[in-house]
This record gives sequence, C-alpha cells and structure tokens, in this order.
Amino acid sequence: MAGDPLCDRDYEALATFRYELRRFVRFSEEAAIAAGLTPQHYQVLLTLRASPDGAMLVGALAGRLLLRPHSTTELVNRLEKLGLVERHHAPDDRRKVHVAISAQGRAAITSLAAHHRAELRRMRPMLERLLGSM
Amino acid sequence: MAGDPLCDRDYEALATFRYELRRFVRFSEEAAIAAGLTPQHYQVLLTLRASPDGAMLVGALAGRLLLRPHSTTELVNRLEKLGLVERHHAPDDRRKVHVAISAQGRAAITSLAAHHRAELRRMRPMLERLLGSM
DNA sequence: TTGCTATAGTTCGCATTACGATATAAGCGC
DNA sequence: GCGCTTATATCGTAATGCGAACTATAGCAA
Repeated sequence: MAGDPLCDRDYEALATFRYELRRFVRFSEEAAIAAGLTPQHYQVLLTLRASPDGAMLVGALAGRLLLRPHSTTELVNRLEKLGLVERHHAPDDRRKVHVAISAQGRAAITSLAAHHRAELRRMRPMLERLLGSM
Repeated sequence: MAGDPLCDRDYEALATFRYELRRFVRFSEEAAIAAGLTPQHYQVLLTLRASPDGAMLVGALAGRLLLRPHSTTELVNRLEKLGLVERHHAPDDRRKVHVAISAQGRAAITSLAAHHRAELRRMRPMLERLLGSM
C-alpha cells in the first residue's frame, strides 16, 4: 500500500506539491475577493455552473463541496441574499430544494473561472513534473 | 491572459479539479488525525523534513506555509511542546531561530508521508487527465 | 387511517483558527 | 547610538463549518 520507503527526494516532492497547492488556493482566494466574492462563493458558483442544468439539490451540493448539509444551507442563504443563486422547490417532492445559479451568478464567475484556467495552465508543467516524480 | 472563452467542459474540468483537491485535503486531514497529529502539524513536519538539513528559520517556514510569522510561532510552540520539533538559536546570528524536526517528529511522519504518496499516485492519472483537458 | 421510519433541509449556539494591530526584546551592521 | 531585522507575545476579531436538535415531507405497512 505505502510502497517503498521514502527518500529525501520523495519528501521534497510531497512538500513542494503541498506548497503549490497552498499557492493555488491562495491565488483562488485573492481572485475571488478581487471579483467581489468570497472563496466559498466562487466554489459554489463554479460547482453549479459545471452542473448539467446549472442547478443542484442542497444535499448534492454539500456532497460535492465536502460540507455538511446545514453548512451548505447557510452558504446558499448568503448567496441567495446576494442574488447569485435561486432556490426552487421541486414540484414532485417538496422536501427537495434546487439551488440554481442566477444570470448574475453566471456573469460573476465568467472571468473568474477564466483566470483560474489560465493559472492552472501556468502551473500545469510544474504539477505534472511533481506528480511524475512520485 | 484569460484565453478563449470557457465552454461547459471547461467549467466541468475546473469544478472537478477543485473537487479532487478538496478530497485530497480531506484525506490528508483524516490521515494526520489518525496519526495523532493535526493537519497543521503534518504540514510543518513535512516542510521541515523536506528541507536540506531538516531545519528552517521561522520566517522561512512562515513563507513556505503561507502564514504570518506570529502564527508560525504559535504553531511551533505547540509542536515543540509535543516534542516534534526543537528550537536552536543560530550561533552566528542570535536573532535567528532554527526550527528542526526531532527524531520523534521524523518517526511521526514516516508512514504518514508514505500514505500521502500512495494517495497521490492513485490520484495521478485523474489529475493529469484533468490538467490535460484545460 | 394511523404510526413508524427515512429523507431533505433548516436553525441555533459553539469552537476553532489565523489574522491585524501592536508591543517587546534581542541582535546585527553602519 | 541608530536603524533595521528576526522572533516572540498578547489581545481582540471575524469568518466558517460543525454537532445537536428541529421541521416538513415522503414512503410504507398493517
């Protein structure tokens, strides 16, 4: 499972990988804030935007964000208040709540996501080199 | 800078990449806790272990962890109390404090780092596929 | 119909955590 | 001495996700 014992280079690769991850997350946080969003907002909007119909159930969203449902509810509350998402009760099962990204939400992440893609493209050679050295 | 406008697949790739990052971080947190450490402890120990002589100045450690120096000081305090790191004043410049991983610290991360490498090896094809699709 | 159980979402209070601001102390070079 | 750097200490703050408990809806069984 763990494979051969790790040598110095392995530790370096693991540490550098983590460092680059921290840098990417930091980049993402700053980019979100510069766009008037919180980092969490961006992650919700991105997840919804990537969903087939731009909407997800609260529970499914929680699973994708690795959050508890009630934490997701609070996050959605804030986003709804900002007009970035909308809640729609499912007609067939009124327990279910669809969280849909709004037009404003789409507009908000368009350039933000583009910046993230650009950053990942920049990081790509380094990440591939690091992954390849493990 | 931002390149061509993003299509649905681009958003999917970005969202899935973030999801996998969250999963890796979650894995790391749980692995650290299972080893009797906090996630922060693991990151410090890994960073020190990857350093040439197993030691770093507080300021350099802060830079690598993307923390403020005083936050790093508190983190080091807790680690020192647990016997996982040691402080050594530099003989040439007594302002500087080298934070060195202890034998106990090394022992603590040996199998933990191995599990991380195994997890990253498992994730590697997926991450490369995602990076390649951007 | 009644009752039990499960699911989906929400509400409330709490604990964690790194931070900003600020201060202190000590050591270095000029 | 003076200015700069490095590390440490302290205090309050603000955000954020969690556990526990709650409501509402749905499904099922006798």
